[in-house]
This record gives sequence, structure tokens and C-alpha cells, in this order.
Amino acid sequence: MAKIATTVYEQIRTAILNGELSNSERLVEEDLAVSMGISRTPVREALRRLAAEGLVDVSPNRGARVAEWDVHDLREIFDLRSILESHACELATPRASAAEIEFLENICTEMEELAETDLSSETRLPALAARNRIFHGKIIEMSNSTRLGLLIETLIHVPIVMQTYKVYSPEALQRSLHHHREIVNAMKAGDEVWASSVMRAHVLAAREEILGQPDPA
Amino acid sequence: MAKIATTVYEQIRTAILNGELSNSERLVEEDLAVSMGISRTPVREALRRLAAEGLVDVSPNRGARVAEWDVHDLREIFDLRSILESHACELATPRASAAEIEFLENICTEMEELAETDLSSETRLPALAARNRIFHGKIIEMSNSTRLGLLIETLIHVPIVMQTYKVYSPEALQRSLHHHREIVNAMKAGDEVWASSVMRAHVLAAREEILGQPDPA
DNA sequence: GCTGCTCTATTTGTATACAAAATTTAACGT
DNA sequence: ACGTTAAATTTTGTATACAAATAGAGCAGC
Repeated sequence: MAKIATTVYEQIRTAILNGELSNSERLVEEDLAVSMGISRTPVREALRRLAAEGLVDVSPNRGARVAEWDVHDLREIFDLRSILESHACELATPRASAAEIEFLENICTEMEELAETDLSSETRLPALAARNRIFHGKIIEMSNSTRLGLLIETLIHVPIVMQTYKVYSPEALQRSLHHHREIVNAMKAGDEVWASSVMRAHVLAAREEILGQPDPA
Repeated sequence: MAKIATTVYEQIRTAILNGELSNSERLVEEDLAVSMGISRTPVREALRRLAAEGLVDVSPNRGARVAEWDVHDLREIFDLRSILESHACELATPRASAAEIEFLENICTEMEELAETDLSSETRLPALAARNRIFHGKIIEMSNSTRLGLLIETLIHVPIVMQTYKVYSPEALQRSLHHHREIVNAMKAGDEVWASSVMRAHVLAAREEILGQPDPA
């Protein structure tokens, strides 16, 4: 049986990621404890862990609230993701096996087919988002750098909370899928400069799509 | 008065960073608690916090040990630092004020003077290392990206623990100081590509100096 | 001598109790 | 009516108590 603290951590985490208690809501230790039928101790541990990941803010003697982000945060995050995921491509390309390339190609195909179907947005977009995450996650895994993976993971929370994928325009979606395909082609050709460049552009394009203008001075 | 948990956290942290209890030593909660005259609760919180930062490893029901790193970890870390600090230079250059440039120049001068004096290594190297950290930290601060700073900070622990600066050769030290000077010149000229390129080379040079050959396949 | 087992002792995980701090509420004076 | 101060309540921080899990010592069997 898993530790209670871990269970609590996961519950609060998914609750935040699903936006179920957003809006800088206060997270009172005892309330959470009684609502789960446990003591404050594991709740406390879970909250501290979430604080370390940046999903909640804690102030001394004043408790925890779910963290709040603004446009500037999103800009920072996509900036860093573009750098780090591009680097992941660079590392992954010379290590990529034929099977891994094929795996990525299959995801590309799935996403392209999904984009063509005329399902309602409510079912199509989450399916696309899920595959998008698998695609990016796979490349990060292929980079074989544990720390790189950890750094990116902490950055990814915020966009998920803000559910950015909802605002993608059809043209942007097409461009995004084309980027994916091009990244795989570059990796297949063993061209890490190509692959990492496209990945950089891909993430920055997502940022511009979500935030509007690239850099309002 | 600050929280006990914070005090404990800082104590264990500096103990690890000074290498006072390295070697994957076990950190038993009760032992630490009685040695500090407090209860297990704040010790536990401090250990979890250190675990989140990667300074200790905790296994369920098996407690915490100070984390252990190998050459592969160092390679990963310097790789990521080269990417992230280079990006910091890119962001910092267009934002740099005259006063900030002068501050960096002064540190360069101090380090150059320190390198020329004939003090014994035991006093000279720590002084150089301290200024080196200020130099890099200032540029990161100038980048004005909170998250970038946080990411780099978590990466820096390990090299400090391993006290890498001890192995620098005189020639490498000279090259390193020259890099610093060149970075400042590039920032002064407003040339962010130049600045970030030199920073990238600077960190990778440090990696090669410490790890020997650049990339043994 | 070595391997595997049981039982004990240590150590972690969780619950509860109490103290300190902060927030809310209420009372009071102007 | 307003602001200020002082209780009262809530909530966090720490200590202690107990349960569950792990590690280690000692011993049986080969």
C-alpha cells in the first residue's frame, strides 16, 4: 500500500491541474485532512511537496494557496521550454533508434488523423493534447538526461493548469503538426541541428499563438 | 523568530554543501532531532525540502541519505548550465544598465588581481570561487527571469558539493577569466549573440577542464 | 563456512495534543 | 458611523505517542 502522503499529493495535484480549485484558493490543512478522513501530517507533507514544485504558494504561519500565474509567467515558461526541449532534440537525435523514430511517426499520423476528423472540440482537443504530451515526453526521454526531464517537467505544470491548448486556431494546429513531422524527419536523418531548430521554433510558435504578439516592448 | 524547520533545513544544507557529511551518509530523523534538541517534525520537513532540491535521496520507509553523484551527473549538469546560462546572457544583454556592466567589470578586475597574487591556493581559490559565483549570479539576476534563476540554482548544488574548482589548472584559470572579460565586453556592446556564445563556451570549457575529455563515446 | 529464517530493535509513517501566530469578531470610545 | 483596540476563533508550527515497515542479530540447517 502506498503512503497516504503520496495519495494526498496526487489528489491535490490532479485537482489543481484540472482547474478544480484554481483561483488562488486557500488550502487549509485540517479541512483537507477531515475531507479525506486522515490526519494533518500527510496533508502537510503533500502541500510542502507541491510548494517545492511550484503548484502552491506557502507563506510562514499563513498556510498554502494554489499558485497563481500571469502572462509574464507563461512567457518565461515557453521561453525556457523552447531552449530545453530544443536541447532535448539535439541530445536525442544521435541516440534515436529505428523503433523510437517509428513510434514518433505513429504519433504524428494519429494526430494528423485526429485533426482531420470532424469530432467536436471537446473530445478532439484533449485527445490531441494527450498525444502532444506523449510526443514531447518521448523525445525528452530519448535525450537520456534525467535532469533535463525533471527541469522541463516542473515547467509544464503551469500551461496545463491554464489549459492553453484550447485557444489553438486551425491554422496553428496544422502548423504545429507539420513541425512535429519535420522534427521526426530531421531526427531520422540524424540532423540534430535541424531537429533542435524546428523544436525551438515549434515551442516559440506555441507561445506566440497563446500570448498573441511575440514580444511587446 | 524564524521557523525551526527552516533553521534545520539551512543547517543540513550547508553541512552537505561543505562536504561535512558526504558519502551517502544516512540521515536518521531522530538522531538529527536530538542532536539539535528539537522534535522529529521539523527535521522531517527539512529533509523533504532537501529531497525536492535533489540534495538528499529519500526512499519510502527507508529514510534519507545525502545524495551521491557521479561523472555522468556532472556532465549532464554542465551541459544544462551551458544552455541555461547562455540563455541568461542573451536575456540580460539588452537589459544591462551601465551600472550593472561596471559591477561586472569590477568583479573581473578583482578576479584578475586575485589570480596574479601569489597567495596559497587555500585562500586564493575560495576567494576566486566566491567572486565567480557572484559574477554568474549577477548575470542570471540581470536576465530578469525568476524561473531561469531557480532552474540554474538547483543545478549548481552538485558542483559545489564536489568542489570542482579545486582542479583548475593555471592556464584554464586564465582562460576562464578571459571568458568573463569577453562576456562583459559583449554585453557592453549590446551583442547578445556574442555574449551568449562565449558563456556557452565558458561553461563547456569548465566541464572539459573538470571531466577531462569532452565526450568519450 | 555459508545460506536462509525468525525475532528483536531501529526507524519511518501517521495520528493526536498542545503552543504560537494570525485572522476574525466584537466591543468600545471618539 | 468610523476607526481602534481587545478578546475569541481559526489555523499553522512543533512535540509527543503509537502503528507499520525495515534492517540486523542470532540461530538452525545444510
